[in-house]
Amino acid sequence: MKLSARSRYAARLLLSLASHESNTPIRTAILSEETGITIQFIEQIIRPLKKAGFIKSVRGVAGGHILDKAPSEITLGQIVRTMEGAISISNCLDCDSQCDRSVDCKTKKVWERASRAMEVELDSITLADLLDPQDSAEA
Amino acid sequence: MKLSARSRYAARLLLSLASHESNTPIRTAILSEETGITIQFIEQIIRPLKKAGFIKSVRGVAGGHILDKAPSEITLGQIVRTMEGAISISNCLDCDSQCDRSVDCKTKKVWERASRAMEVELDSITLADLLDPQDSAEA
DNA sequence: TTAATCATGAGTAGATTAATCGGGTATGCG
DNA sequence: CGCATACCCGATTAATCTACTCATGATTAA
Repeated sequence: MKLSARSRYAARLLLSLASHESNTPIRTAILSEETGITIQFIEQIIRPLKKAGFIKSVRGVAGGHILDKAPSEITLGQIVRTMEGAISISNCLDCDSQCDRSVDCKTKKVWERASRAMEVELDSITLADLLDPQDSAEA
Repeated sequence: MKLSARSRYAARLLLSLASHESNTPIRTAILSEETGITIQFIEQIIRPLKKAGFIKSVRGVAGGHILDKAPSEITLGQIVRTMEGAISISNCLDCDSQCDRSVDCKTKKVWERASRAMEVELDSITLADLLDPQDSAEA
């Protein structure tokens, strides 16, 4: 029931980008220092984040990465969905489930409810909330 | 972010046991038929469930397994905790985390909140709720 | 004593994952 | 142009994890 490192790292990376107020691109090497993730792994994690429109990149000298959305418009739920595909704790909930007992599966409904509760919580938190020094007022 | 098969199967098995009203032990072979899980894997999954006090077993002829608690007193949260160790979507939340950035880790708090939301939901559902033919009134 | 049934530690094949590698491509500067 | 900087990306690997099986032992009732 653990998130992949990709999801956790994606959150770290986007948060790191969001914490740079300037509008200049941040190099991968800098992100690596700030997050403790290797440069090459960062490159791999950034790919889907770009495709999803969270990050814009600039090539060449003085290039780097920069947020393409306001931190207040990026929820943790969006990030996790981008990296994991879907927020669900059982495969039988993803796309068209192949489980032959799914028609009236009692336990399936439980996993569905639990997944949904988690998703609602993740969707209620934005990067901007995390930047705010106040320690999560509603936690 | 998926549950292990062990957790899902444990829920199936306990629900299967709960659905037998009689007080006679149910053989592993029967459980296997009802749940679609191999006998040997069931035996493995039942071990922690016995240790946790959900199931009592009777050896020998006419032996089998039987619930040792009322279905209304077994929550899905308890089942998942028994099988997974803890309900958390990030290792950095389990026991004493070894992550050196955990002191003031912003993202850690997010995973904490999401895990907690899921746990609350799972703890609110009992086996008795699932037995009830009414389709989860509050879902 | 025999058949039924649960108990358990060890083992295995396959999948998944985190991370690396080795190259490629765009950009700016002199 | 030629070179340095920096991002881009498909393929691969090493390690871990997981679902599941095996072989054998222990208990009970008839």
